[in-house]
Amino acid sequence: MSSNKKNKALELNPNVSIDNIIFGFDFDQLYCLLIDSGISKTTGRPRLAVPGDLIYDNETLDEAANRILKELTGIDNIYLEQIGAFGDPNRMGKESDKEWLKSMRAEPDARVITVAYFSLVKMDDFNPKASSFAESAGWAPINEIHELAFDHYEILQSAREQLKRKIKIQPIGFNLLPEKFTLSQLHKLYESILNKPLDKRNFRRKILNLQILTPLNEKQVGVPHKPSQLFEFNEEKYQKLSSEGFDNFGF
Amino acid sequence: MSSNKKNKALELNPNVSIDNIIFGFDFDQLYCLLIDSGISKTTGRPRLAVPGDLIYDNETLDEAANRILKELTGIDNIYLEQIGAFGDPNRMGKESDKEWLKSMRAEPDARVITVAYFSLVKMDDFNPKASSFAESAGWAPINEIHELAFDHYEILQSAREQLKRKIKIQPIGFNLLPEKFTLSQLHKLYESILNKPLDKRNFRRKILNLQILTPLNEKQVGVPHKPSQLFEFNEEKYQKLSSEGFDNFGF
DNA sequence: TAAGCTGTGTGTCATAAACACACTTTCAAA
DNA sequence: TTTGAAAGTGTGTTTATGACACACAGCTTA
Repeated sequence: MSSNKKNKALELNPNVSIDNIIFGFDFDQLYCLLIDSGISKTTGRPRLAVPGDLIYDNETLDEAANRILKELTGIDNIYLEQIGAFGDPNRMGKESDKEWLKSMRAEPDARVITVAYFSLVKMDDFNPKASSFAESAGWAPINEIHELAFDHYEILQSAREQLKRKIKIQPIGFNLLPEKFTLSQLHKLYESILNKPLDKRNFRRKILNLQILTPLNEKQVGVPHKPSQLFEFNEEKYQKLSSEGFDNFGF
Repeated sequence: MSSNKKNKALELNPNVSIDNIIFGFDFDQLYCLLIDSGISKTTGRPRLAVPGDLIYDNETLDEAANRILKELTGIDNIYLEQIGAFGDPNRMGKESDKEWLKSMRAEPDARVITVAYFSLVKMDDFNPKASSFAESAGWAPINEIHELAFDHYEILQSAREQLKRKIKIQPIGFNLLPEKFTLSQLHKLYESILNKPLDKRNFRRKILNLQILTPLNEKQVGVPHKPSQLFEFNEEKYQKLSSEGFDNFGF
């Protein structure tokens, strides 16, 4: 592989890629950021994939994941967590995948192991239309995704499982919300992630008992109903709780 | 990399390896299987590592992990779970690592991403002395491991965390015990994994309430104290519980 | 300006789970 | 037969959970 030692730092590693499931939330449902690489000649349908790339030989996996995120969305400092490695030798074996690989990769036949990540972004931080590279990128409602390139559908399902598991033991969901949010929005977020209805009063009681929310002297404006109290996530209180061994949200 | 297409199936992929944290339990504490590759010239100390190998281009990651396990211990059908990928470009940067790579690898300078697994074995199934390859392999008490080759120490800590997390939601611990075991042994196992004392009566109550243990008409023999009731794990009952959505051991 | 709509915000009770805690029993060995 | 060592067992208290329904605030519109 590394043919030119001097340039090793700048070389793509043809055997390892990163794929990044980017979750967003619009106060109603969960979304996933997908890349549309055009109509596949073999299927006749748009070829949708999760953003990803081969890694460079001088970057860590986390750095590569962040780079991909940055290149696509222009933002950094995003919540990012590894899901795991996916390495079935046939993971890129579909005809539509081969077609794409031939046109895009220097070594289209190389076996590629991918390391999957998921990240949580505030949806308005990324406006696909504003980003140059991202003309072909867009948010897809998670429940309407049925087919993806490579093994990306499988990876997406793993990501959803991991998010479900994680949200119960750490308040990472706040990464999907703006600074200020209402309890209803948070409630809906948990329902979307856990994919089941949660009792409103019980939810509010539990989340408030955690003492990680600061109520603000502000209310929603411009809503056609009673405006809701706004809260913000209190990182400091959470850190204190965490270090004391707190580890269960218990939804 | 793949120079000879015909033999691709038999080629080692120089960029991706598997490392396998193999846990064992002797009714007293947790152990990890380590390979001793001899005294390092650079440190003067034995170079200890977790079993691992590069992958072949025709095997899945799970298959590779199973192969490594089989080659080393001679047993298969072992509980195996992926931890994740570790890919710091400097993960093999210690002098003692370089020394070893030069003597063992066709491409000692290649960057290698490793996919870590952990597995749970019944300790008497693997007797290091009996195995041919394993002359240099042995069980090390987990709390006495302080330094390992590459990033294996870090991987070990991840494995412990994942095992902790997992034991609370699935009864995988039974893979570390013989068919027949006592509640005290199971109790000690949970304490070892969770690394904290658990109240005996509460533990017994909880584990029995799960209804996944079958009491046998047998007791310990030859112990210098009141002999203990033996139990076995009831896979069938567990499967029923699992499919009904049971997911919390709650220790 | 009243009626209607929409989402907000609140409390109780019964049940279940978590927790803290100490003594008697059984066997082997001395 | 005494001793040591671990097995085995129950209760009361506290805390968390889950089920459940209605009045109110603010906007819209007729």
